[in-house]
Amino acid sequence: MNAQSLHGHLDALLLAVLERGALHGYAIIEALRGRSDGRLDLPTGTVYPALRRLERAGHVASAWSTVNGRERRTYELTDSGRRALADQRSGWREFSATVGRFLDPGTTPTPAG
Amino acid sequence: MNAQSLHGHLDALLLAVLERGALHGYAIIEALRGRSDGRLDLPTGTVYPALRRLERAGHVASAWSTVNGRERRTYELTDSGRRALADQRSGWREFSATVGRFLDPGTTPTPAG
DNA sequence: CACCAACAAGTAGCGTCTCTACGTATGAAC
DNA sequence: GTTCATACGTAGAGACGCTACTTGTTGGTG
Repeated sequence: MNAQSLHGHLDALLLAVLERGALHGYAIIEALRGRSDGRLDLPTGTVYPALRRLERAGHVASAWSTVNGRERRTYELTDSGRRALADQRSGWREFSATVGRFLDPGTTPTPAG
Repeated sequence: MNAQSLHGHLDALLLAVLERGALHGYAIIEALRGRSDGRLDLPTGTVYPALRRLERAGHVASAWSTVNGRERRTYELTDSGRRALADQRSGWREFSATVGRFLDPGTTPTPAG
């Protein structure tokens, strides 16, 4: 599954991964891959710019650290990021329920509840 | 809910709406709005070009008809479109299950089943 | 008749987002 | 000393939906 279909939902995924604790970019990619059983295998050229966007938006904060003489930029959720994640979650539920009504009828509950 | 988050799934929605029978562009927009309780209210500038794309791809066929002296371009699913819709449906299930695992844990079944 | 709203189709240009393809560097294995 | 996994990053391209606009018909209001 490529990230093409993710369009607009990638930020939410990144925030969700960082919810469990601070991670550096490469580890985020591995977490996405691991927690999705290999379905989400995003290229660095997708994830790094996305993290920069999130930082510009104030949803994550980054700090350099040196581990084993290797430079890592570790990202962490901000309060704003936590709020954004909550919004994205409810947005996702509405979105998936609405689209599911057309593409996966029967399985999907009505958006209104 | 805007169509920004639809990115990559709009085609599937259009095919799904046409599955129930041929419709003209304006009626497709109304069907989307009606069947989603107003959540999907897509501008013509989004839908008409998308229908053209689907026609170029061979997934729909269009024909002009005059109803009450008014010109309508009616769209209809092709066999290719029906196959594409089936693909999009299974793609949607995998996509929503995968993303749901991160954004809607507990509710979403595992993609693998 | 003039005006306006709803219906109906369409285009142009813009901005956003992800992808491919690079470039750079360290540490470990062989 | 070469290769691989780790780790960060940018540049340019392509796809897609959005805003804003144009054109035209039908029907209602004044």
